[in-house]
Amino acid sequence: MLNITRKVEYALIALRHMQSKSDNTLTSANEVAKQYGVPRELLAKTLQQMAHHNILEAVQGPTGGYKIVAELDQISLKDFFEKLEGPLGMMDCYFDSDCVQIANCNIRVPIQRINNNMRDMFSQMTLQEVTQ
Amino acid sequence: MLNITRKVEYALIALRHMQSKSDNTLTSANEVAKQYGVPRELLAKTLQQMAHHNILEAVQGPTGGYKIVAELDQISLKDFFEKLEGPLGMMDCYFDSDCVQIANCNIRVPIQRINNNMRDMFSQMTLQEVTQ
DNA sequence: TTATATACGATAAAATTAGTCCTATTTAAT
DNA sequence: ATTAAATAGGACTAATTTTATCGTATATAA
Repeated sequence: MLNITRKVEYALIALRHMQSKSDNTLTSANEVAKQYGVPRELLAKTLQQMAHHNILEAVQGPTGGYKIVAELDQISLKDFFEKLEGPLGMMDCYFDSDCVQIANCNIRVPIQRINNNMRDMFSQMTLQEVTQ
Repeated sequence: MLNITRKVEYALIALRHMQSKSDNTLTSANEVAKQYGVPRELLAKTLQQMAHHNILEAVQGPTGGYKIVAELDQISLKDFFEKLEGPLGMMDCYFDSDCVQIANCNIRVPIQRINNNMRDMFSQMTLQEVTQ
């Protein structure tokens, strides 16, 4: 329960790897996949997703790869998680309002309190803190 | 991602329902299942689990049911979650140390930092706060 | 004796997550 | 030009986890 996904895990591994390199050096999906024993295809998709969200910049062709272009201390963990996995809520009813039991639900307010606490926590942590 | 389970959800619904009743009145699984449109069997198992952890007391036979016996303000959300779902960590490697990639893993420390933050947060919230 | 409750193991169904496959496009190097 | 190595991304399969159900036993009030 309350686990993060492999996708996020792989994304963090890649980011941390890139940060450890000297400036502007490109990193390919292959390089990360080999070094950390991570599935190449899934990792590649994740890198593409990060590029799409302007966290990374992609360079195509051989000798291509990715590099970090965002200010990681400006991206909260909450935003990062949501970019990769969509809205972050411990219960679906936090976002869905079509729950059929809604009239009878007695834990909506309490759960939102929990959710807010968790969202606040991840809003206060930056990607930089995690990957530095 | 980072969702709580239905089991925990049902447990919270049941607790909140019991708290809203006058002292020492028993509540059956059927009663909760009907009122909140929740699967009876799964709810029953969850109530049994809470009884086993001395949060509830079970009374058998017809007219039987459950009542709260624990001090809910003495039980952290972290403990509650772990009683129902086992160790609470965003990544398995927080507990498992047999990860084959461990030698190459560059995010173990960062992830544990995140995990600790989350665990701290849930350690500071009590069941009472949620169900009151 | 009956009906209704808890107790609990086993299993099935559903949903989510994880991983793979395939084809296209880009581009540096030869 | 051709080749090789990279990103891009859709479709699909496999694995895992979560959710729900089934079946049987036991307890006990009426």
